[in-house]
Order: sequence, then structure tokens, then C-alpha cells
Amino acid sequence: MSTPNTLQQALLDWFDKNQRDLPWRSSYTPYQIWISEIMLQQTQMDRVTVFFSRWMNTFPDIATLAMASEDQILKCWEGLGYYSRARNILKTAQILVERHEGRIPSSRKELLKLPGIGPYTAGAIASISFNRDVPVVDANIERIFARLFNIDLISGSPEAKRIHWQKAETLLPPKQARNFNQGLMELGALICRPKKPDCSLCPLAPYCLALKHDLIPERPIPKKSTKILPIEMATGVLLHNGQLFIQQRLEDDVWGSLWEFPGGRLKLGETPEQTVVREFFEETEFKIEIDSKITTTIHHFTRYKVTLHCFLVTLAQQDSDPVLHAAQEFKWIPFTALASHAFPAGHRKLINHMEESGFFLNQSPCKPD
DNA sequence: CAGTCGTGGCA
DNA sequence: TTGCCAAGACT
Repeated sequence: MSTPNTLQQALLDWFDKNQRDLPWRSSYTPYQIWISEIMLQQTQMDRVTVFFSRWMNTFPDIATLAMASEDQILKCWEGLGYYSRARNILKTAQILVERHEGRIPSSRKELLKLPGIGPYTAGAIASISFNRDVPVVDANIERIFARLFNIDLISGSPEAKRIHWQKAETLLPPKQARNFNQGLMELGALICRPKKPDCSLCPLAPYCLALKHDLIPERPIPKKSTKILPIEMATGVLLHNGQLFIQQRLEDDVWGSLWEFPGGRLKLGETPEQTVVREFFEETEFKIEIDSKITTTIHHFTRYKVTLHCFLVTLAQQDSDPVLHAAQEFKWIPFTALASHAFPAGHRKLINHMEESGFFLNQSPCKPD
């Protein structure tokens, strides 16, 4: 066996021997690469593989996907976060059927026109699925280049990105973009990790300037971290005639198009109970009364740590339809239908708590005497 | 361009 | 426990 004499060949050899066995690496079909790349945006591999398998069982091809409802898509995506990704997948599937004969374009330029596909993902689909000579730069590659070329710029800054895309294009070996691009990202995930990189196993170690100058711990230069803000919220599970009230959030808001129980943030000096009453009226014009406390849960989203106070509430008025001010739709549903709707993680936690605690058993509309 | 969008795992 | 982190896109 010959010793690789270029950086490119060293990486290709390493990837050939050390790549992980992933569901979409058996066939590299455009559809599977597209979905996997969207799922992998800001999401870790171990989490994605489970969702990917379920997705492919539910929507085996583009035609099936294009005919699905937004609710079905979001239910399959529930728990993965960044829900605009799922809504954009549906939009793109419909565009593909209408304008592209149901197929994914192979050129970076055409891919960039599709919703949810930006510079990284367009390059990833073009190179990984079609083996086009197109570079990619993701967070892994930014980290590798910052070390490999000892880049003295803040990680993720516009200036660093510009230089890294230029480097990626220069380095790309012809006709091998699929394995070279994946090789870089795989190296970032397995060897050139954010913390404790394993330089002793790195095929690029002979070429690495940061390693040469003993600057690995200083590269990349971290961006200043965003602070986690603790906030308090309150929500009400409205039970009426054995049915639960849920509403569907606005599309361009957080958790867009997901279902939820009404509620919101506590205002200064407000008790959680007061918040639920106020929010219910502001969002639905329902006048409600607090029945009882269900639980308090804690969850994180984006830069917030949320303490969520959860109450069982009842209508304090006669039957009438709500007037929605913070939602696009509403439904009255039985307990059993909660499972088929997509909820934000915090509300799903609440639902799970109610099920596990036998909460619903005590709320039967026909109590035995 | 800087802010925003989720979530769960892990040190 | 708290902070950091993950194969970015959109406005």
C-alpha cells in the first residue's frame, strides 16, 4: 500500500476506512440525502438517525411526501425542533412535483431556489448525492480549517466564512466531492472534535498548522456565548364536556403551525393562575376558571430556560366559539387524539405527565357513582 | 448583518 | 448544575 502524498488523498483514504455506516450511505439517493441534510441542520447525528428511519417509513418517496398534509409532516418532525425545516420540506416537495417532474435538481443553482435549501445544503446535495464538483462548508469544516490553516478569526464570523468557502473550493479534488466533503465532516465529527480532538489519529496532522504551533486549544477562536435566560410561563388545559381545547400556532411564529394549549409568559407581579386567565382571554376571548394545578415542568428552547406552570381549567361562560388572536385554527378533541397532533416539547412533556399520572382517568366525563 | 428559530445530550 | 454544542436558513 502506498503512502498518500496529498492532503486530499490522506483524507479520502481515512474516510474510506473509517466512515460510519449510515442509513442514507447505502444508496445515496437524492431524496434520502435531501431529507438527511435538512434533519442534520443544527442537529446531532445520533438524534437524526431515529427520525430519518421513521420519516422514510412514513414518506417513502417524493410523490408520497408532496401529497401529505402539513399536520402529518409536523407530527413526524415533532421533537426535532426548528419546525420551519419541516414546513419547507413539504413546500419543496410540492414544487418538485409541479415543476421538476418529481425529481431533485442536481445543480447547486437550482437547489438554492428551493425553500429551506441554503448554501451548505445545496452544496451537500449536489456533491454527496450527485458527486458534482461543489464545495461545502459547515460547522465541522469551519473548525477543521481554523485548525488546519491556523485561522485567526472568530468562529462563524462573516470574514471566516468567506475564507473557509474559498479554501473548500481550492482544496476540492475533481470527481471526488462526495467522499471528500463527507470525509471532512466525518473527520470533524469523529477526530477533529470541538473538545479533545484526537490529533494522534488525524490523517491531516502532517498538514495542520495549529498542531505544528501547538495552538489547537486556541482554534477556532470561540464566538461569545449567548446567555440562557430563565423565564416563567403558564398554560391551561381547558376541559369541557369531556373534550380538550387546542389551538394551532401561527406559521411565522416560534413552533409555527404546531398545536398547543393557550398560555404565555408571566407579567411582572402576576401569579401563574392570573397569567392563564389573562392569556386565555387575550388569545381566545374565553373566560375561564382555574380548576387545579397539574404540574410544573422545565424545558429549554433557543436561549430560554422555561419554567412552565400547568393548570386544569374550565369554562366560566356559556358555550361559544373562541375568537382566535394568536392562532390559525382551534379544535375540541378527546384525550386520545392528543397523540396524533404535533406539540412543542414543553407541552408534550405536560401531556406525558398527565398520561403517566393517570390524570385523564380521573377526568372521565361520566364518573361512576 | 445580526437576531431568531428547538431540542436533548453531555462534560 | 450550568453552559456548550450539533452536516444552517431566513429575514
